Amino acid sequence: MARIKERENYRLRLKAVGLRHTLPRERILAYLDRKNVHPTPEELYQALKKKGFAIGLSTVYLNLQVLRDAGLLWEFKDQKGNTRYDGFTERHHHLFCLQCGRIEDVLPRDLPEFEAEPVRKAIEGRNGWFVEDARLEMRGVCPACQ
Amino acid sequence: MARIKERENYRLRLKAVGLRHTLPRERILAYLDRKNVHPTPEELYQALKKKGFAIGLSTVYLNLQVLRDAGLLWEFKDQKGNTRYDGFTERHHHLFCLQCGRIEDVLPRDLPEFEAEPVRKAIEGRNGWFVEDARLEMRGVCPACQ
DNA sequence: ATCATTGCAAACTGTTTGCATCAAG
DNA sequence: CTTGATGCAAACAGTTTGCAATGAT
Repeated sequence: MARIKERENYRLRLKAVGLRHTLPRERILAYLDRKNVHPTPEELYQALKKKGFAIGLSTVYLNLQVLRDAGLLWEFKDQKGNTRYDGFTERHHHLFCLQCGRIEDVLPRDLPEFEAEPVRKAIEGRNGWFVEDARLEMRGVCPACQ
Repeated sequence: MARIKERENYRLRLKAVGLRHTLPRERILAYLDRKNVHPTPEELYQALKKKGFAIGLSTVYLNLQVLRDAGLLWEFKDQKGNTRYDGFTERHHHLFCLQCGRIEDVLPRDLPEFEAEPVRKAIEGRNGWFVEDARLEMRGVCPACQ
């Protein structure tokens, strides 16, 4: 029942952006539908296989891009340059652990000390750029590694 | 004369970090010794060849890493995931142009609207991380592209 | 029935490595 | 003279593409 509702949820989310509902897409979205999960394509592929799902690596690559283009996923590079995907698409910042590679999300509302607006305005006024997005990248050591 | 002084300058900078002075290293450093230059290894290789310098691509790759490890260069990824190098090693932010790919440096002192310290403190207090570095990544459209 | 999607295998691109030669100290 | 650096060619890893089979609408 909950299973059926979930599936309906993915069907709707995909339809909303003009994409067909397929099993690979549902599984990719479902896997990324948690916070602080930021796998590489290979990691995601392995994780889905481990769950017993048959899926091709190129399908994973392809759909990560399709879903990213549709705005359903975020893509970014970690400090080693690996491509990572994030199912959490609200604007947010990232904390990178230099020790273990862990990546933690930080929501703007959880970091009132940083205000994007004044920064955007300042850059637009002084540098003449149009600034679409100002994001923080923080490097350090996570609690577990200290 | 100025040429000799320059060479001496590179010799000293390299010696200071325990590296031998070689022609490839001097040329790589010299090329990156300007602001707002952020080439990929391939671009740097082509640029040096165009200047008539004989150099191997693997030497470029190798030395970019050696110099980066020595702290003489900065390495980062652009929005397309290409590895880029920056001879300007003071902490600073980057502006990425979504249109033409241009990358502009923004010095902390030119952006007083962003204060790294309160942000670091906040993350350390609330998330329990040790934060070594908080950098801004801004995406937008540069003046030339508007 | 139609057309998008899948997934294998092959191709491609950026990067690294092995190794013989060469140059710096 | 000794040791590290160079640079070619070969290997490698992550990603993309061609294409026939499959699945969604």
